[in-house]
Parts: sequence; structure tokens; C-alpha cells
Amino acid sequence: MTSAPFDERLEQILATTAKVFAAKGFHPTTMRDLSRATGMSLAGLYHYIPGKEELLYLIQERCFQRVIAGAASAVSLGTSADDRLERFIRHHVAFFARHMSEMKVLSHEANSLTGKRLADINALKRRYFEMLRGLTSDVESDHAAHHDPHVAAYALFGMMNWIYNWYNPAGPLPPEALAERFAQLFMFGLTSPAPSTASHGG
Amino acid sequence: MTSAPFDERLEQILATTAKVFAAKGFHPTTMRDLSRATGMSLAGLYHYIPGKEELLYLIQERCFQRVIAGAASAVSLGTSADDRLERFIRHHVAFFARHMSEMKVLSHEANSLTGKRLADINALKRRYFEMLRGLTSDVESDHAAHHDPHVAAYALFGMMNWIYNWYNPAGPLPPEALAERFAQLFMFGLTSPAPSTASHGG
DNA sequence: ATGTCATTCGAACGTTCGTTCGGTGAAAGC
DNA sequence: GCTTTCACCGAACGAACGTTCGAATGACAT
Repeated sequence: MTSAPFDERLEQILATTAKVFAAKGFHPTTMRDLSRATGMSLAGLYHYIPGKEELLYLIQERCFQRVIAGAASAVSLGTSADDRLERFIRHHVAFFARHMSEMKVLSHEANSLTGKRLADINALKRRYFEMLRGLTSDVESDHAAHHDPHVAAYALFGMMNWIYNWYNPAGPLPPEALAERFAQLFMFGLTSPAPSTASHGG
Repeated sequence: MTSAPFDERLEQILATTAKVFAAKGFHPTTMRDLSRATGMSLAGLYHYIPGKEELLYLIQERCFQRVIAGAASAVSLGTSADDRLERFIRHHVAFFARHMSEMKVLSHEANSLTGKRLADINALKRRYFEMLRGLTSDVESDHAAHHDPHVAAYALFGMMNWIYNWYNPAGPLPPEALAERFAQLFMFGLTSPAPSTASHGG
């Protein structure tokens, strides 16, 4: 029941809103901030969305669906437990680095939603987490390692979801290089010798 | 120029406020929430602090000073680069787990301050970060590892500072056990064989 | 030309926010 | 005994918030 131009305009609004939410945070951002950022009147915004919280929900829901689909696709190409986990890591980190605003909003505003919308997003989160926990569990079985797959999965998510606090995708370290380093670091630890790829010296 | 009973009352207020900030977030928390939580009138609160933001600042500043001092003390006992880094990790994780409210507020509300107060906290953050980067750098030198100490330090902070999202200090895994697992995981990776300590089977 | 519908707007509404004002009662100082 | 100081409060203030209202605009079908 929605028309194409309507959807395109909504998409623009969501993209702009994600940037503002990422920069200022959800709660400090006012509808007047979004009005300014989108070049639209306050009332005009309400033609596209029923309220501020729905904007946050739409940003999180779309982003999460994409990251889950991408991860499933990446993992499906794996040839071993180790390989599948490394592919998951590389996909998540690279996706994060390439969609910093949306992923920051997803990570940082995880509890800014309420009610059904919060429950919806939490369901996606659980699905994604179980996906990773399956992988860490398989890897540990293969290596007879005695970590807890549950703890390992959360530790890895922490490592990866923290990057919005410091990483600059336009800096000297491109997203794929960051992803590779994270994969090596998590699989083999800080004390392991050089990763298999050539040195990144420069 | 402050009296002892005044300071004690302020300490109570800060402890209560930290819990509320941790539970609801800084911005959604209203002064009326804090009034209710402390059992004090709205105006009464302002007898102890000049404003809401100062509460956040005091919580973050005190907590950060404590964590920095504790880390310096823990690291000083180390006998090698590896040992010092492991001690840093164990201290940070255990401290985090034992002061979840304050550390969550420190991690999650890192950019909720403004102006001079923000600059103050950021200075402490830089000091703490450089402390860890020195350690990851030393460890990598010793092992001729080819990771980036900068990236490794941020990855580790992410791993550790994420725990407020999932860890329950009163659950089956006590803070020290969590700290030990994190240390092993970061030093040797997920694929490493069992850690040197006895198995935690059960 | 007329009616319809999507799109957009300026202006306002009611609420809630952080903060302040003017005060009260009790203890402390002299 | 009078005053000062401290700890605290009920009530209110002005500002800012999310949201809504009623109307204007333009495109397009009839």
C-alpha cells in the first residue's frame, strides 16, 4: 500500500536519522534536530513515521536483518568450524565498519526501545547470538579447548561491537584489514606468531 | 571545607544515582527519579550537587581514579610482559564485575558529559588506554607477533567493557573466574588448548 | 474546472524537564 | 536567648520536548 517515492523518501529519512542518532545518541536527539538534518518541517516528518521511537526501531530492524542475512551467507561458505567462525568475524567486523552509524545505533541504543519493539529487536539479537555461539562451540569441540562457548561468544561480540568507540573506516586501516586482524586475534590470541597474510607494514 | 556527614550523605547519593543511571541510562533518568530513589526531595538533592551532569561526572571520575590506581598496583606485581598484561586483564574484569553500576555508567555514558567535564574524563581515559597499549606492545615484542598493539588494546577493552550487557556477577561464574577466562582467551585465543589452571568442568 | 489525494507546512498544545525560590525546623555558637 | 548555620522541603518557573491541528500546495484523473 506504499508507493515507491514514499519509500525512497522514508529511506532518506532513515539514513539521515541514523547518522544523527549515532552522533548525538537517541534520547538527546530531538525531532527538531531531525527536522533540521533532513531539511524537512517537524510536521512533515510525521507524515512518514508515527513517532520518534519508530525511527529507532526501523533503523535497528533493517540493519539487524541485513547483518543476520549477510552472516548466514558468509558462514555457509565455510569448510570447517574454524573457517566458519573466521568468516563470521570477518563479515561482522567489515559490515560494522562499512555501516558505522546504523551499527552504532544498534549496539549503543540496544535498550532505548520499549515494549513490543524492544522485544522484536531482542528476538533478532538472540537469533544472532545463538548463531555465533554455535560456531564458538564447534570450534572449541574441535580443539578440545576448555573455554566456555557462551563466554567466548560474548567476549567476541564485545570486541567487535566496541569498534564504534575508536575505529575510523576512512583511516589507514581499511575495514577488511581490521576484520582480518580481529579474526586472527580472537582465534589465536595476542601471543600467537604472525598471521598467515603478508605484513601490513607501511 | 566540607563536613564528614555531608560527604557521607553525598556518597550515598552517588551510589544510588549510579544504580539508577546504570538501569535507565543518564538522559532518560530524571531528577525526580533520583529524588524518589534517594528518598529525598528534589530541592534537597540540589543542596549536595549543582546539577544533574555533575552527578554523572563525580561517578565517572571517582570510578576511573579507582580503576586506574588498582590497575597500576596490579601491574606493578608482574614479573614479565605477559604476566603484567594478564594481571591488568584480571584486575579490570574483576573490578568491572564487582562494580557493575559504576563501570557501566563509565562505559556506556562515555559521551554524555560535555565541555570541561568531558575533557577531564577523556584525559583519564587516555591515560588508562596508554597504560594498556604499553602492555600489549611489550607482549607483542616478546612474541614477535604481528598484530597492531593499538588495535589489540581496543579489542581487549571492547571485550572487557561489554560485559555489562550480559554478565551477572551473582550467577554461577564468579568475577575472578570470568577474569581468568578473559585473560586466557585474549592471550592465547579460542583455539588454544586448555588453560593452565584446573578445568572448570561442571 | 473540479475533486481527490499525497505531501508539506507554520503554529500551537499539553506535558515534562532541570532548576530555583522562599521558606521551615533543629542544632550549634556565643 | 538570640542568631547563625545547616539540612531539607513544597511549590513554582521558564524552557524544551514529542506530537497534533488545520490548512496550503501541486499533480493528476475526471
